[in-house]
Amino acid sequence: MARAKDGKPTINDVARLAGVSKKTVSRVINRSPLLNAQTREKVEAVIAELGYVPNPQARALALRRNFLIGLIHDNPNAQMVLGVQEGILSAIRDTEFALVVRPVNRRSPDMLDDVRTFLDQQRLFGVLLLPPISENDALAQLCDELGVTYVRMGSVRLDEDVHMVASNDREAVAKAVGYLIGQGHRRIGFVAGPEGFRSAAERALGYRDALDSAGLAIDETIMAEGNYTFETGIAAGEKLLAASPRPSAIFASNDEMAAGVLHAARSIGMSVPEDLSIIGFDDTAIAAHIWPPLTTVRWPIQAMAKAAAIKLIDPVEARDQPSHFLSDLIERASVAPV
Amino acid sequence: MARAKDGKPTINDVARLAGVSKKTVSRVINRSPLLNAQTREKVEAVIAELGYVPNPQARALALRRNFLIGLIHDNPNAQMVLGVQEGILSAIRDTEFALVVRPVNRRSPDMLDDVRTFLDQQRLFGVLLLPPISENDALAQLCDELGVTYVRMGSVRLDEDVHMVASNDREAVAKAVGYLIGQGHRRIGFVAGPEGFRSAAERALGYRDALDSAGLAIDETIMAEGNYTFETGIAAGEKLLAASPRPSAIFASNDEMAAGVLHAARSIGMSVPEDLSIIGFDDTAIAAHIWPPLTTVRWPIQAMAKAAAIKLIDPVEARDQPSHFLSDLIERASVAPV
DNA sequence: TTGTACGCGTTATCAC
DNA sequence: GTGATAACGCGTACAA
Repeated sequence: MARAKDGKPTINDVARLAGVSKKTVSRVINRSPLLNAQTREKVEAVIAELGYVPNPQARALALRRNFLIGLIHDNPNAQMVLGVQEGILSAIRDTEFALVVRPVNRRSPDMLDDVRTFLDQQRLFGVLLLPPISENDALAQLCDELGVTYVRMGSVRLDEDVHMVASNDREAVAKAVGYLIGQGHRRIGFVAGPEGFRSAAERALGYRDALDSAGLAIDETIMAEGNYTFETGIAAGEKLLAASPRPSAIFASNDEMAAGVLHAARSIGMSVPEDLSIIGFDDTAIAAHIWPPLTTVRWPIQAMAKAAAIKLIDPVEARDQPSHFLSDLIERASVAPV
Repeated sequence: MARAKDGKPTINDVARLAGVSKKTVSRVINRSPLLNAQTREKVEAVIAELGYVPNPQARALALRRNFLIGLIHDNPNAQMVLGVQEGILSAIRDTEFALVVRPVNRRSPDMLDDVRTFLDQQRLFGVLLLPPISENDALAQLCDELGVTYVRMGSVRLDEDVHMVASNDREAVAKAVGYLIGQGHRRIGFVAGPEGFRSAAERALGYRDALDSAGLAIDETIMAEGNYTFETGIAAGEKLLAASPRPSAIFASNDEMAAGVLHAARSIGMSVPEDLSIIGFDDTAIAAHIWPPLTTVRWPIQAMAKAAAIKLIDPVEARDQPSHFLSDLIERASVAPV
């Protein structure tokens, strides 16, 4: 037999059977232009016959780089993480790249050490950083230091374009709140995300922008902060709905908190959207499955992830990739005119 | 400098600086027992000083196996996929293994070819198969043929223990429906999952078991089939609630469909759980965030994934890992006595 | 207990 | 155009 002991044919098997040197086989694999057509065909025939597939580990060793791209995240939102994974996959489909995932714990004191170990051990081709940890500059610096190329995804541009794919949450929220204003709402509550999240800060700015440009005043009694969870959404909703006068609409900085606000409203007998309009952010599965379906802002997450992955793996194509994405308002049934 | 040109120190650098052969360094790395303590300390000091980390690609080449485990899935449920990823990670934490993910398209005619290419190219250490594609015997056979060890996760035992980690959906559903019966319900509707899903079949069996042992008759007019989506849950709910007499409780084979049933009930003015009790399956994020919070069955998904990963990477520990898990009924607020 | 020589499967160099 | 030969970084016989 031509096959090696462990079953997989190697480049040597191919070379021997094709009667050429292994370098020639290598040339065929790597599509070297300077190659006799006949030689190529002969080699390709043997490759097909043997079912030869190059060993990625050997390639990685010789090339001093591998074909693994990492996804580092600490994200509470499963839908988003999976959307990102799908986006990356669509970028690496039909390439030799594979996706390695690494969830980390943002709150752990040795998060950076964890990542360092991971990066040191795996020697990845490059990594994608997801918010909220993508907002951590120390992490980006660590990648630099370790010689790992990285691309950050985020809600605002916080790195050079080669390292960044960003949405514009501020603008998106301003649009969403503007939409409420367009429906006649004048007293609009706001549930902020947790301090330390850049996205939270950006969304708060968007809220202020919208009020400003409509000549509406900021009123702290109808503003609250949550930490992106359902429970804190309930608490925030209770606070805002206890204000006097009551807001006729509330923008919550993510869908989970919006669901919490909905919950709070319902438990004091208010109906949505008749008595209260609500808008969320993210367009997670929850948004479409609660009642009434939630009007929300959708991150173009897959497209962003795909662009980010391309930036990582293909410097040429990367030039054509946008670094900036717009979020859409998804109109469902949780908003009504005043 | 002691470092190689590209920055990373190699085993040779360590050997030279420590004044030993690289084989000795290799022994230190691999914790060979027959080693002079002094030599070990000396080498370890140099390793620490240099920040040396073995190159995984070179290791993989020499050992003829790598340290990547794959997760192949085609799962509509983001929460579950992420739960599995977390579970796997907890098993490989502090090991040199990394997790490669590969979403596939169950409906695509060349799904098997896709997987074959993926497996051929990446030469993974082993793979984990998630339902529903874990139910595909051809896939398991393909892994065997390619010499890739695999572990399947599923709702019922459909392979040898070394290749399988299973819950017992039939039993879990029987328990849940039994709980409804215990609350006095006698007319209990059922929303089945899609044909072709083994989990759907198992859950249906559990429903029948429960009715049987309570001496209740099967009534096709209060049974419907959906495909695990919210929308089909609505349709199924509409059908069941149009039956006469109406069911006083409905078991839906997953949470999304249960949310759909809830939606359908509400839109004809019924309140839950006063007029209708509902139980779902999976305990996804939706279950806790809809109103009322959904009583549901929870797959111990992380524990299962962890056990599966251990079976894959550690034959010794594997013996202590359970192959069979029980699902818990999570009691929330969507069930009330008749 | 430690070292030498070689193999793992691929790519790169530089002749021919 | 093509082929020896030497890397790439690490593990394993076998010897010392």
